Amino acid sequence: MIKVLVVDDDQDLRDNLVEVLGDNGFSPSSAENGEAALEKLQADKFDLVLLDSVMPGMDGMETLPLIKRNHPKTRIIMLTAFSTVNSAVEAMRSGADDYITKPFKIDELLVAVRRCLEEAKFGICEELLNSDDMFKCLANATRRKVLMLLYQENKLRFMDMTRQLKIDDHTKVNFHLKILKEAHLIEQDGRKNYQLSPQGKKIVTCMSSIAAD
Amino acid sequence: MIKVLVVDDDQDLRDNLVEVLGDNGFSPSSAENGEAALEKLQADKFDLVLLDSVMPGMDGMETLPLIKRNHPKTRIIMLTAFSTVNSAVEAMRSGADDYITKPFKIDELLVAVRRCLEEAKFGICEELLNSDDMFKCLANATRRKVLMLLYQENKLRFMDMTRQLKIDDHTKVNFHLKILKEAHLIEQDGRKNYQLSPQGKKIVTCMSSIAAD
DNA sequence: AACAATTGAGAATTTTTCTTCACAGAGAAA
DNA sequence: TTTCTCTGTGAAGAAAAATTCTCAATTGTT
Repeated sequence: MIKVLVVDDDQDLRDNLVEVLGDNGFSPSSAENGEAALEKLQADKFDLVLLDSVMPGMDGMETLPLIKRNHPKTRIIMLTAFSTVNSAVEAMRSGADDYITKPFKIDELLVAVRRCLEEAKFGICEELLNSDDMFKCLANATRRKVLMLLYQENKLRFMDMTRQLKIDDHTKVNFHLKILKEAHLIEQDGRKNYQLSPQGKKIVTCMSSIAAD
Repeated sequence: MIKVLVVDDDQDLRDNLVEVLGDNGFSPSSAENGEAALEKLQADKFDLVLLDSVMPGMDGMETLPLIKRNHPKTRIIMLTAFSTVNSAVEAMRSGADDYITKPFKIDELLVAVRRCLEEAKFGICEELLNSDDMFKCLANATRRKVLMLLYQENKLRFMDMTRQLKIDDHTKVNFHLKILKEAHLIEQDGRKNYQLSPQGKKIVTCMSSIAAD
């Protein structure tokens, strides 16, 4: 379910948008200013934010960079009054994915929303294609075993690892460790202990959700 | 953070357990009966449920199979009065991972909790190792491109796909499609349209979260 | 029939993986 | 100190696997 956050101080507009978005298969929430929006974004993960540029309290132009910084994958569409189109351009520069001038027709908005999300879809795929090393790495059962060992044990030294893996030729283990290191899935601390890198950890947990049920 | 849900009608016990679990690095919530528990499980994802077998309203024995069905990866430890040990055995059969007889020492519980989660960790790894075909599949850039295309376009026929991929040798595409089919990441409908399998979809979305930020 | 779409089989090629050899440091034992 | 064993790392060729390419067959459309 695609989650959209509507941020606008006008309650009528907010309610209206939430209803329309709901009818169109999205899962909408709303907030009436920047602070509230940031809180909601903290608590939950949204795919898209519709952000009014002018609001009492923290306004959209202020909020925009904060959202982008903490939630880089979240898409943002600015809602700007016609008179402030110039600032819309500025908004695009600081990370908005699109903008719409008020007043707008609801269809206009939906089109922008859908286009925006389509582009995001494409972005995902780009990333998917560029992480070749990682996937090559994961293709080998021995290497996956290493990852899982490190996931369970946190830290291990070279020889302990080869013993646990029950591989008698230690140079073979070394071969795979080198590949894992080059793909940045594991790292070594000062005392030569091997451990999962942050990236590596992400992968292990992510994998588990794939293999599930 | 490991999330644990305590389900018991005794408020004192509930509060006590929540406190202890919190002190021991878990992230606990509580519910006072089966219905409430199911709601919480719906809203949020828990790693482990401590489930009292005897409660007013929907009791633990009733709740157990419902939890297991909708959240198969969530581990469950039953809390049973000594007098109902027999039903504990039954509980194990319907999917509980362990049980503890009341009254219990808090350490006893923590041991069971930790063991249970350790086993879960191991389970993840098992799955990771057994899905070899899938990883082999993902190791190839062309095949990942196919997945992403199908993710974007939903359905595609053979020749349209080869054109979009800009691969002039169609037999090459065919080769990879066969492999994807064998790994059950894509499927074909009656009109020979290729599309992502449920498994395939899961992978694409999961991958995107790895590549993130 | 004519033509495009779709699939398969196997040889040729490229990548990965395995194996063997070589080397260096650390600490224990003689 | 010297010798020995265990640890940790690198590199190159052989073996195995994956990928590409070539030829061919089958199916569906116009």
